[in-house]
Amino acid sequence: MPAALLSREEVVDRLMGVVQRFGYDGASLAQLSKATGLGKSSLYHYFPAGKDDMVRAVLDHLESQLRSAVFDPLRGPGSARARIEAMVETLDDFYGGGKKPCVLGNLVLGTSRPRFRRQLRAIFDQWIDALAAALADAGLGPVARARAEDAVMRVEGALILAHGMDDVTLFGRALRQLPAELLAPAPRRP
Amino acid sequence: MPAALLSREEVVDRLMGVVQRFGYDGASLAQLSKATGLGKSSLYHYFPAGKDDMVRAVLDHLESQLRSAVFDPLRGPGSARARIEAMVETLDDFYGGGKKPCVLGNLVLGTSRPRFRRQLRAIFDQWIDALAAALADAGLGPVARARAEDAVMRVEGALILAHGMDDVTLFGRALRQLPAELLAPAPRRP
DNA sequence: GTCTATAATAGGATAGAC
DNA sequence: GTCTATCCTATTATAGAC
Repeated sequence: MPAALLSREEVVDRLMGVVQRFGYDGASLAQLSKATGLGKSSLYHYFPAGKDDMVRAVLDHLESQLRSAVFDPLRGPGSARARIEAMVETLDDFYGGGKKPCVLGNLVLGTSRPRFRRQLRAIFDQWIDALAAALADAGLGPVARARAEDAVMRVEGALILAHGMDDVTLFGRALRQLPAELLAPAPRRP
Repeated sequence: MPAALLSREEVVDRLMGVVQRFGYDGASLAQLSKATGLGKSSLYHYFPAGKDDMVRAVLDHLESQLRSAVFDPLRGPGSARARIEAMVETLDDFYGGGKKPCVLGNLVLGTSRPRFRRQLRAIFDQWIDALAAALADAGLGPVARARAEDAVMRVEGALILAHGMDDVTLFGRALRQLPAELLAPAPRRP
């Protein structure tokens, strides 16, 4: 990396910022270079396969961030409600209260999906699994997985709509509703 | 247009297909040309400002499609439940059962949002208003708007997740749940 | 209105000096 | 490891013939 200026982690974090704002197709090497303070050649030194390598690194980084900040805590100690509320807090923070778009959404759309299929799927999978585990602990066994999927959809959709409507409060409201709706008692079998 | 080959509407529809798949940043003029069967120069003849004009036309077209197929029917005759179920059917069809990405989502992400802010907001707004009207008819006055926003979020999020997980059944399930969840009796004021 | 040809530029990627 | 300089290709956009 730039000698002692930026750690690799810091560099990947800056790259993530660009991908988050502009997506794979919209993120030019010029921007990635500017955001990291590294010349194009330096970027290629660390990411020989170019943009693809950079975004792969971004997804690896994101995955490990989410694992320690979201997935693991969802299985950790505390009540299911407390763990879900912690997730909500973390997401609100991570997405700047709804101001920042979703890295995952941006990579699912555009032309990038085929390139990062596996990584994207793996991250969504882990998220859903961890949430389902928390919901199972809350006694929602039979509906836990469906509810977990629902939660992820809501978060993704809330980010889209908050940006589409230019109204971050939509994201905040969706997050605030999440715990109660996920933890509501399962409906009677008809 | 190509004399009698394609109507303007048909051309815009083909353009929409490309934008839907690849987004604004990922849609090249070469692809747009190929999809419409029009040479680049012909495209510029109809859309002098280039890609921006084309996507503006796509959004106009989408807006009028949605108006007649979704928004108007939501206010039309029939029970609120029937109208919402009709919307679900239409959306399922429009998004190919979850196989096709969302045009709106694709334009909200990437670098295109600032270019189409107003149109995007207008479409989301009309959608939410129409849905809220149906929910108000169902006696959900105080929560109608919030529920309508929720529904749009779910649809957008379901499309993202279905693509991120490579599993279209997620979209189908989300759609199927929608009517019941939107029409559930409003919770007691605590 | 549509085409071929071409301009102009931006994008991704590499070479080679330091 | 980083930079400057450069290459090549794709991309947007236009000119001008038909």
